[in-house]
Formats: sequence, C-alpha cells, structure tokens
Amino acid sequence: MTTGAEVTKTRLRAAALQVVREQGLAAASARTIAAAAGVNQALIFYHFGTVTELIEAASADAVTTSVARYQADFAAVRTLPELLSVGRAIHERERREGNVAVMAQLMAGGQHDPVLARATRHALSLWIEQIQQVLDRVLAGTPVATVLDSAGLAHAVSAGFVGVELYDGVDPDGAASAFATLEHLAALVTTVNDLGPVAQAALRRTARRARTRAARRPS
Amino acid sequence: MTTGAEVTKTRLRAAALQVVREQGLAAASARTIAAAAGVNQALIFYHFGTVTELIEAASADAVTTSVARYQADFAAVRTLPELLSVGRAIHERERREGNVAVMAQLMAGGQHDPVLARATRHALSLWIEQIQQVLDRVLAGTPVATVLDSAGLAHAVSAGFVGVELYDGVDPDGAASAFATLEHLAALVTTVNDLGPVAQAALRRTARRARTRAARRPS
DNA sequence: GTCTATATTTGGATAGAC
DNA sequence: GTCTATCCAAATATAGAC
Repeated sequence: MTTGAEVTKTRLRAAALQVVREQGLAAASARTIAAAAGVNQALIFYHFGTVTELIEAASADAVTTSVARYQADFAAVRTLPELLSVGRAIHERERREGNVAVMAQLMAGGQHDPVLARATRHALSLWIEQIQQVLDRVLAGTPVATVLDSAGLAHAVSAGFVGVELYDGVDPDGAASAFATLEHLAALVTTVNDLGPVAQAALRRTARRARTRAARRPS
Repeated sequence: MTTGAEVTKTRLRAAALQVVREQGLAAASARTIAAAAGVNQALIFYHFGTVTELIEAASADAVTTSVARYQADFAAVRTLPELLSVGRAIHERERREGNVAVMAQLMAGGQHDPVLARATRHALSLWIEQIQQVLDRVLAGTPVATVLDSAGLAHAVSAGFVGVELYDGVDPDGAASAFATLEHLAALVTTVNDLGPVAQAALRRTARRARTRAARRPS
C-alpha cells in the first residue's frame, strides 16, 4: 500500500509546506522544495505536474488533518464563552505551527494564480464550515443573532486571522495590539448577549435600520 | 526642477504600482515594470538600486498622496456614525483604485523581505496614525472606550481591511459576507454606545474581567 | 520511479557606448 | 541620464538513461 512513490509524494508535500512556511511563497521553487525533501527536482513534475499543483495538494492534505484534529473540540462547544476559549487555543496552536502563515501566503499568491486561489478557497471553506456550524449552535436564539449571521461571522473571523497574521510578520507590536482589540470586541459581544430586554430592543432597532439602509443602497 | 530624471523616476514608480496592482508582486520584475513604464530596464537599478527599493519608494509616494487627500474629511469627523460613513467612502475608493490590493501584496511579500516589510510598516503607520487620531476624538468619554483602545482598534481595522481584500481576490462572495458582518459589528458598537447606564455598568464589569484575565495570563 | 543532463526562459545586475 | 549588450544565476519543464 505504502509504495515508494507514496513516500516520495508525502515527503514533497511536507517539504512544500515547510518552504512556504519558513521562506515564503516566493522562495517555493521546484529546486528549493526538492532540496528540502531530499529528492530529485524532476520528481515534482512527474508526480504533481507543476509546483503550484504540488503546493495545492500539500495544502489540501494539511488542512484536512488540521480540521479533523479539532472536530471533537468544536463539537463539545455549547456557549459563546466556551467557543472563545476553544477558538483561542486552536488559533494559538495553528499559528505556532505556521499554518496560518501558509494560508496567508497562499491567499496572497491566489490573487493572481488560479491554482493557488482554488487551494485557498478549499482550505478556508473547510475551516469556515466548522466555525459556522458551531456559531449556529452557540448563537441560536441569542440577542446578537439578530444583528450577526453565522456565515458572515465565520468568514470575517477567518479573514481577520489571516490579516492579523500578515500584520504580525511586518509589525509584531502593532499586530499584538490589533489582536488584543479583537479579543475585547469578542468580550463585548459576549457582554451584549448577556444584557437584558432593553438592550435586546435596541439591537432589534439596529438590525431594522441596517436592513433599511441595505434596501436603499444601490447595487 | 522637473528634470528628465525626475520624469523617469515618476514613471517607474507609477509603473511599479500598476504592475503590483494588476499582476501581483510575483510578476513585478525589473523587465515587466520597465516595459510598463516605457523606459529601459537598467534605469531601475541606476535610480533605485534594486527592484524592491523601487517598489518601496513607489508605495511611500502613493500612501502619502492618499492619506493627504483625506486629511480634511478625517478632521471634520465628530461622531462615530460620521466616522463609519466617512470610513466607508474612503475604503471604497481606496479599494476601487487598487491601493488596498497593493498593500496586501506588499504585506505578504514583507513576511520574508526586509525592504518590503519596511515599506508596509511605513504605509500602514501613516493610515493608522490618522485613524487613531479620529478614534481618540470620537470615542473619548463614550461607553465603548472603557473596553476598546483607539490604537488597537486602528490597527485591527487596518488588518481587517487587508484580510478582507485578500479574501475578496480568491472568493468574492465569501468576502462580501465577511464585510457585511464587519459593518454589522460596527453598527453593534454604535448601538452599545447609545445604551443607557445599565449597559455601561455591564461594560465596566467586562473591562474589569478582561484586565484580570490579562494579569493572570503568563507572558 | 528516480536520476542526470539539458533545453529554454526569465530575472537581477553591471559595463560601456552614446 | 539613458540605452545596448551581456554576464550570471535561477527557474520551469522535459528527454532519456537506469
């Protein structure tokens, strides 16, 4: 089952991610990746066709593993504070392992490369699907659910993580302050959810105003 | 004053931005940029030393112009809803002109290139400085100021815009839903700011909890 | 399946003529 | 200050030996 070819392909996938993580997409050439994998450069084209297709395969592999690893944690979440706590832990681990940095590189490269764009869409969709499911469960019937939808929030959180990650690479202090504020914002949402009927009425008015604005806006 | 050399340098700066905007950083080679500028490739090295230094100069130029253009608009803002309205208009224009896309490319490249990192830090700092000033004025004395600081918020907003821009390049529908949620979140903050003393007390409790958590967290 | 060798293209950078 | 010509390194990709 685990033929020699599979070992080579696995090594190449791992090396591709390693190079993108540690040296960025610009350095992820066939030669660099093959050297990191300890195999011949020509094998990339034999097994994967092009370098970007190798990167796509590597990314798909990695994200499947990552998301699966947290399935149980996500499924156990019942309240918003729990979600924040679990989310914090997951984000911290994914960040430490460089997976967020890889995603950011792929996303930037995907702006003008269709294969990388497809790879990014796929990776993000797996994360977003998980996050949205939990949000649906956790926010159902709460006050903020009248103003925020789970799909949009899942997308915004993902985009936010990528943005802060990139920020961190060029200005760690600035990124830290941005991240702290996102935490405070999450805490604020929690607080709002715990407020009484007066606040809830105010939120409903906000939601109504937003809908009216949206209806007036030309599209 | 406007010697021939200055014309050439201006053309190169404009072309550099154009190529990064339309084809991405990966395509921004000396040859590509020089062709877009209609000048000889060797002039890039003569005038700017390296390609990335040209891109840095071009970015610095562009961001100075951009930020200056909105100075009056920013200065006129007095309330949070006003800021949201002005911010929406500015973001929309900057996005349409491709300046946010350029920033995103520079930021991704800056992860592993010190010159691009410096260029990104500089560009972002000019924006953040402006935003923070307005936030200071607008949020002063309001309830949310007890939970959110202007510096962190300015950084988070900038990182968020970049993140959503990148997202938009690979999945426009997903980005649209993320952006809509960010708008709803801003509306929620506004609503909270309009709440009465009960909500304010709840916010103060949240702020106190956050500080306690932060103090306990190992660093 | 894997390697060597190589064709081909592209890119950064410089020397030297004008 | 600008251009031509060119060197050199690095990249993708393939052919063909093993």
